[in-house]
Amino acid sequence: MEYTIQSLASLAGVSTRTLRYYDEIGLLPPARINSSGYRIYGQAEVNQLQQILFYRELGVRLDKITELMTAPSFDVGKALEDHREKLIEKRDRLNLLIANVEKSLALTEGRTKMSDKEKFNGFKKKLIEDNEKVYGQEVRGKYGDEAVNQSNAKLLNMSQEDYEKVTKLEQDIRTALAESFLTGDPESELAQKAADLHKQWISYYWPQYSKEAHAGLAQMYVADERFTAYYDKEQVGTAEFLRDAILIYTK
Amino acid sequence: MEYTIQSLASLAGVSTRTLRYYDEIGLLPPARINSSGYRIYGQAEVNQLQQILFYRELGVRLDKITELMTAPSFDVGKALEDHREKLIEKRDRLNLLIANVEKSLALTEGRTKMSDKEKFNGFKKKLIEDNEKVYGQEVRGKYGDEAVNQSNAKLLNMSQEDYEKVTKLEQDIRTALAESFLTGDPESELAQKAADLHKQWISYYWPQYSKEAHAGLAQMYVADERFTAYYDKEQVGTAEFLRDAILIYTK
DNA sequence: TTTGACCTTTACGTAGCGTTAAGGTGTATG
DNA sequence: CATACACCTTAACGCTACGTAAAGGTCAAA
Repeated sequence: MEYTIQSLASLAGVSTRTLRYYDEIGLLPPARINSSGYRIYGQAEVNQLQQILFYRELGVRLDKITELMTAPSFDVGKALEDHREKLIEKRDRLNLLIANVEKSLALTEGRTKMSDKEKFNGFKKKLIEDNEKVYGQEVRGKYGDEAVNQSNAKLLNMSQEDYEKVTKLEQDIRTALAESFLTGDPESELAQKAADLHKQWISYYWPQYSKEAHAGLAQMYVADERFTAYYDKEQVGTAEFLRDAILIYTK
Repeated sequence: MEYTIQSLASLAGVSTRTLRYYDEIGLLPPARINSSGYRIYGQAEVNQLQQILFYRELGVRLDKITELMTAPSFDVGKALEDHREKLIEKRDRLNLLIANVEKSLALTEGRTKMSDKEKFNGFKKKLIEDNEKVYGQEVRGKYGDEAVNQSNAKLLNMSQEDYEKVTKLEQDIRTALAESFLTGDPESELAQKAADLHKQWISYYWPQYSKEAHAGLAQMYVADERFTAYYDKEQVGTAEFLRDAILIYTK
C-alpha cells in the first residue's frame, strides 16, 4: 500500500506539515518522490511513523528519535517493549494524578486534609528526564517495580500525618475491641468506643460517612471471611462482636 | 505557610523560570513582593498552581488557563471534576496505546496481523480539541439522584439458595475481573459488568444499596491491605482496577 | 568580611510545528 | 476545451513555553 502525504497524515492523525517537517529533519523521508515531486510513502514508512509517534508520546525529542532509529543496533521488538514499559509508567502517573484530583475534591468539600506536598502528587515527572537512561542504555529494573509503584501510590496519597493517625486508630480499635469483648456486652461503653474509633477509621477511606454504609460494612465483617479471619485472629467471635457494637452504634 | 520562588518550585516540581514566566504573563502573580524584591507565595498561590498544573497536564494553553481562572464564574470544585474526567479520558487513551504496543509486539513476532489503521490506535487525540467544549462551557449534566431503594433490610441469615447465589457471584466477579484486567480499561464493558456483579454481591449483605457506600467500599479496596491482598493475589493491581471500575460504575 | 546560596531583571535561543503565500498537478465536470 | 477544485510543492515567518546565560543585588553563616 502506498500513501500520499495527506492519506498517511489522516491515517496517523498528524498534519501534513508534520510529515514534511519530519522529512526536512531527516526523521522520516518518503519512500520515493514521484514525477511531479509528490512524496510517496510505503509500508516501511507507516511502521516507522508508528515508532516515531510512540517515542513522541513519551516526550522524546525528535533529534533523539532520529538518532535512535537510524542506529544500526535499532531493534523494533526491543523498542516496542520499552514503549510498553514507559507507557505503563505514564499510566501509573496518571493514576496518581487522578487520586490527587479526587483527594483535592474531598478537600474542597471539607472532607479531608491535604498537605501542600500532596497537592503536587503525580506532577513531578522524572519520567522524561529518565528517558535517556531508558532509551539510551540497555539496563532496566524488572517488572517488580510495578508492584512497588502501586503500593506506594496509596501511601503517597496519604500525608505522613494521616498515615500515622490511621495506624494508631487501627491499634486503638484492636485494643478496645479485645478488652470490651471480655465484657461480652456490645452495648458497653468500651464497645461503643470501639465502634466510634472504627467510624473515625473508615472516615479516612470513605468519601463520606453514612450510618447505613457503616452498618452495611459491619454486616460484611461477619459475612466476609476475609474480615472474619482478620478480627477473629486473636479471639474467635470478635468480628461478630464488632458487628453488633456497630449495629448498635449506628442505630 | 509562605514560600520563596525556589521552595515553591521544588515543591511543585517546576522550574523557577516557569514561576517567573507565570508571573510575567499574569497567570500566577506572587502573593506579595518583599522589601528586597523577592517573590513571596502563599497558600492561595499553592492551590492556584495546582490548578494550573492540572490544566497544563491536559494540554490547555496558558492564556486559556489565565482566562478560565480569572473568570468570576470560576469554580474550583467544578474545575476539579472536569480535571478528573479529562484525566480519566487521557488514561483511557493510554490504555489504547498500551494495547496497541502489545499488538504491535505480537506483530513483530508473527503472532498476529494488524491493519495500518490499527497501528495508529490511540494516537489520534481528539482530547485536546475537545478541551474547549469541556472547559469552555458551563453546563454539565448533573447526575440524577437515583430513587433510594426502600426495600426491607436484608436478613443476615441466608437461605441455602441465597448462599449458593452469593458463592456463584463471587466466582463470577473473580472471572470478570481477571479477564477485564487484561484490557486495562475499567470503563470497558466487562469491567463494568464486574462492577455490576459486585453491586449484586454486596446487596446481599447490605441493608440497602447506595452508590455512595459502594464507591466508599471501592476506595477501601485499595486503602485496606486485607482487600488489596485478596484481590491482588492472582494479579497485582486488580484491587485498584476494581476500585476504578466501581467508581466509574457509581458515577 | 567574605563566601555561597539565594534572589532579581533582561534578553536571546529553542523545538515543533501552525500558518500564510505563491504556485504547480490531476481529474471530473460543464 | 477550459475551468473548477482538491490536491501537491517550497519558502518563510510566527508562536508557545519555557531553557539558558549574563550581570548584578540580598542574606545568613563562617
